[in-house]
Amino acid sequence: MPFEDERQIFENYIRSKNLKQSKQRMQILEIFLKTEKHLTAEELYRLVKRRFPSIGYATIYRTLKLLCDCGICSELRLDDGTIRYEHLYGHEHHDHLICIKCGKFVEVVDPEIEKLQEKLAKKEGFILKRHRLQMYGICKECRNK
Amino acid sequence: MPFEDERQIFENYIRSKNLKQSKQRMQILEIFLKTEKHLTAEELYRLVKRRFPSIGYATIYRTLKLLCDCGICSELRLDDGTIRYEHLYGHEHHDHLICIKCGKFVEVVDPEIEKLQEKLAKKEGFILKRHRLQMYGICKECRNK
DNA sequence: TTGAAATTGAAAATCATATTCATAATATAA
DNA sequence: TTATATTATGAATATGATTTTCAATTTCAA
Ligand SMILES: [Mn+2]
Ligand SMILES: [Mn+2]
Ligand SMILES: [Zn+2]
Ligand SMILES: [Zn+2]
Repeated sequence: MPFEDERQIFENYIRSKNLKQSKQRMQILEIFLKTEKHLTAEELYRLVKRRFPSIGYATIYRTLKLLCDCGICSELRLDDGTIRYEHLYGHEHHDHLICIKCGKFVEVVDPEIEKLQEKLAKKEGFILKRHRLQMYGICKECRNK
Repeated sequence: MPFEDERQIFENYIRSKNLKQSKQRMQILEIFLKTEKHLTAEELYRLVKRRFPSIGYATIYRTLKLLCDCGICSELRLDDGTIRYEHLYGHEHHDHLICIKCGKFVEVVDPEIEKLQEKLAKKEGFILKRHRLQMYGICKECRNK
């Protein structure tokens, strides 16, 4: 059974908050987990709806919030204002290279950049909590089109 | 007369697009320029309103868009979804250190980080167009509070 | 099994931003 | 100047994404 960890985390979180399990929450979790993409709420809604047509939009939003709260999912705010959700659990921190033509996401991480950010923050007297680095450009495939 | 450059740019842009100058546009430009901060549309609206009470909200949005289009102003999307506007003309590219307690903005730039970003993008076959680096943390003043 | 508490989907409410529209201001040409 | 065509304005309304409300349904611990 894949994603056993994530299911456990979700169930534990729900119990710890005195919430209740539900069919819908598990269906949304299922579809979210098996879709390894950077999804908008709407895209996730469509995917879930396709398989479980009675799902409501509000339940998608409500469940996405729970998934973020328990560390399974994380929110990604893009330059054009859209919000996308990606897997968090089991994924190392990474930054994003995003193609402005085709929308492709490439996950990258440069330990040197990470280190320099810490240094920069310290120099200004900040204790760094998190950061976001998004690089927008044109990917190899889109260059000759 | 301060900000002569910016006024020229704005006027030239307006003429080039066959738009018309207006009292309101100049008033908004004035207040925007003399406020060296990272402002939300609402904050700018309040500031302008204080001095020119007849101004409408829509005119703020419309003018902010013009200011961005002509390169005087640039939009900054934060992690919490708010959009802030900052001076662009005459300001070098920079990234942001933001205090999650008091909201302070510190403008920083590390040429080494910039260089490594280019390298990273090239390695993935991307032609980099722009990037955004925001670092969130706790500033020196807020640390002991 | 029961019943209090949480969850659901649909509809309505929010909130920031954009658009509409009737009136006013601006710019260009006579 | 003045005429007139065009654009800008503020108020009101619309929009779109997300949240909240609410009555009906489901969950789960006793
Ligand atoms: Mn990612
Ligand atoms: Mn800045
Ligand atoms: Zn591409
Ligand atoms: Zn601070």
